[in-house]
Amino acid sequence: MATIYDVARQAGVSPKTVSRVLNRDAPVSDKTKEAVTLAMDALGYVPSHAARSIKSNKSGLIGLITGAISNADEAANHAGLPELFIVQGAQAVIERSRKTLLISDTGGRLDRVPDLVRTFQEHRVEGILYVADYHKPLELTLPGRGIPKVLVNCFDDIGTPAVVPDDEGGQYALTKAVLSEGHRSVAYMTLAPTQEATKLRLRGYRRALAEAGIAFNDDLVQAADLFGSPGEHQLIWDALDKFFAGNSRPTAIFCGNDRLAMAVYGILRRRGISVPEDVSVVGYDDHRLISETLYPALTTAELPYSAMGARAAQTLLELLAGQTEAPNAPIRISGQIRLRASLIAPRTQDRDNIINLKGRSEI
Amino acid sequence: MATIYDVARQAGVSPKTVSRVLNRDAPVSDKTKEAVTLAMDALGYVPSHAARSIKSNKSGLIGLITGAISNADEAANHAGLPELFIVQGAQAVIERSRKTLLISDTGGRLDRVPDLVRTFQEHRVEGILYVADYHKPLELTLPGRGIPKVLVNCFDDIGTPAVVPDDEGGQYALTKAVLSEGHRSVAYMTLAPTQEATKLRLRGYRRALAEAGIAFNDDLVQAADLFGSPGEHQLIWDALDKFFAGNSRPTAIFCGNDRLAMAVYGILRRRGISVPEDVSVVGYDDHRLISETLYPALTTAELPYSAMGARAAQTLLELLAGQTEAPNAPIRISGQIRLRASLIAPRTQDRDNIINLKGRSEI
DNA sequence: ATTGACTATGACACCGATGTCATGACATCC
DNA sequence: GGATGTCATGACATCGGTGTCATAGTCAAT
Repeated sequence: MATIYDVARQAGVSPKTVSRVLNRDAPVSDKTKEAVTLAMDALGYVPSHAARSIKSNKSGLIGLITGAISNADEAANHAGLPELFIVQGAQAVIERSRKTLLISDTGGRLDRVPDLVRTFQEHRVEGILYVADYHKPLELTLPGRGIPKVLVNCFDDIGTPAVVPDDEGGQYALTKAVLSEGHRSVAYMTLAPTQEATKLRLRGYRRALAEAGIAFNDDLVQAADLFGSPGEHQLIWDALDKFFAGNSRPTAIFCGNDRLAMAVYGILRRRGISVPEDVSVVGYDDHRLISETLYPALTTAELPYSAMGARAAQTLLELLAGQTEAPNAPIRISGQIRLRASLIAPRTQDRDNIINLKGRSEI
Repeated sequence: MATIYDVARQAGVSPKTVSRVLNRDAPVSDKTKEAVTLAMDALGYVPSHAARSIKSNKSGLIGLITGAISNADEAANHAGLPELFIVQGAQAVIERSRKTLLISDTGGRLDRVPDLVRTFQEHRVEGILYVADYHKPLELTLPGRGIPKVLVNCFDDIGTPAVVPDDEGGQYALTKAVLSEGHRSVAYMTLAPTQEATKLRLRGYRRALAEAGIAFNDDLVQAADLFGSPGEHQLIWDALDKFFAGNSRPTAIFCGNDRLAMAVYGILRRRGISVPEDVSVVGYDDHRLISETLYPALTTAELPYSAMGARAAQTLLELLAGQTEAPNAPIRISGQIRLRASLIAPRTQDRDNIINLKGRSEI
């Protein structure tokens, strides 16, 4: 690979002058400039990032750690929206700021994080983004003292800046949307109860019910998350059984994510229950591959991964520029509600029955 | 950030000795080694990749260009398996060889490729992987003369090494699997006819039919690919109409990908047709998020993206090491057939009817 | 004509590593 | 005991750029 010295020799000038042409940081006569440009083209010269960064002590690199890439194959044990969307949002912002994103992958193994950070340090990254696969507390202490960091989709208790989804607000808005259609008995098939998202969203669900004056019914909340294992479909059958066994037969069902909703579609139909005529189904994530393709298309709440990635990157860049103080609480990002065909108003007789609350046999 | 000089001063030795401790390339007394190690820890010293690479003229970097990251949000106009799985396969291999993968994203805009390659050149990448979002001819001439490259999921006509899926073989195997269940009238709802995959897979489909002595029936092949647009569901309705209108009512339906199969599930059921009792449904891709979650679970052919990425990375590394000549034809990677609940043997009366081939009204 | 301001350019040092070569202290061998 | 070899270490140059400073030339103002 040609160096600045080769270009200088070819153009008959000093390396420093070539540098000036490259960086436009000092006047160079048109004639010289042209000779240099010609020489650069002839030699296919591209300046060396390494040489520059060693001198300037700035790498222009931002490191990003994720499990997205490897996890993708394990189909994500949680199988919500892939973290990849977060990476995408971050990438766009980083690139616009003329820095380069160095993406590293844990391969699903947290114990590899120190190695990855070490590699980042060798490359003298200016900041680090750490992306979790779903909303959760950070499971480890990040090494790399002194390097600014922003957590995405996770948070810790030592004040590291963090960007997380507004799960409570999302489920609250989603529930309000369903209630405003006239539904009064709304079941909720959640993800694992230990998940941060489940706790927060349940809070939003209850808040919306309370505001509408509807009593919370414990029987209408069932967990059914067990990705990929053959037992999951059974879990969903069971949850649906419980929903429809009680007196307050639901006219709409929330699902912890769109994937769960996809399975629910199939099972409901197998049981002779039509979506949305007999029961409305609502997901979470707006995983468009699913939500737009399912028939009928799925009403769901956007999990704003792309926006979260963008916001995290932006926060990191501002920290690097010294423009901001680190935020003292996680930044919560809200998503849109996507109304699609799977949600319609409940049948009138259903409403009546709900009001009577008795004398109903299983469908 | 501490430098090797800081460490040397702290340990009371020369920088060169610190270098020797780092690289273990010359004997150092135990006492000195310990002093140096202590100093490195105390200062949190990490060697500078830039300084090393400038001296050694080796970057240890491999560049990868993809649209996966940004495309993901556009939900991939084709919406097959995300290229991301290719990246994952490549990442694993590259990392094992102790090199670092530099991932860049086109953001879906091909005209940005030259910029990305330029950035790669500044970083002095040793090789480049170019990943296409689906099997297709390469749409541009890659810049970066002299840098070894391997194409993944695409190919050109100037002999650049390439790794592609074995579409013909995949559909052939899938068709044989369906025929061996006893099906004799098998419809095929394809992706866009212009797509490489469609052409190749049709070839495999026809070959399997021919070998089984079944005449190819043009009415049983319909294209229905139009991702995300609201018109797609209508397209699928129409295709199904045509399948079921003719005399040779199919007992199994191939879909161009798993996403299409997902939509077909919903529409078939809406029409009162049960999967798999009335008709078997088969996808392509083994997009596990879909294939394992759908109810009933989907029979499909694996699109071996991860293996393709791995193979491409391995090929590139071998080229760099001078171990191999560039292959003179694209390397075709085969995937597994995944048999799941959506495929069962056809009803006996269906077989009989097929044999009679007449007097059948629409279902 | 002299001065000062400005333009265009080059010499040289330096960034943080490592390769080359030199050197001093011992150990080994005939 | 002197020649030779090995070990442990350091001085110095070098990689490919850029920052600092110096210098020569041009032009307008005094």
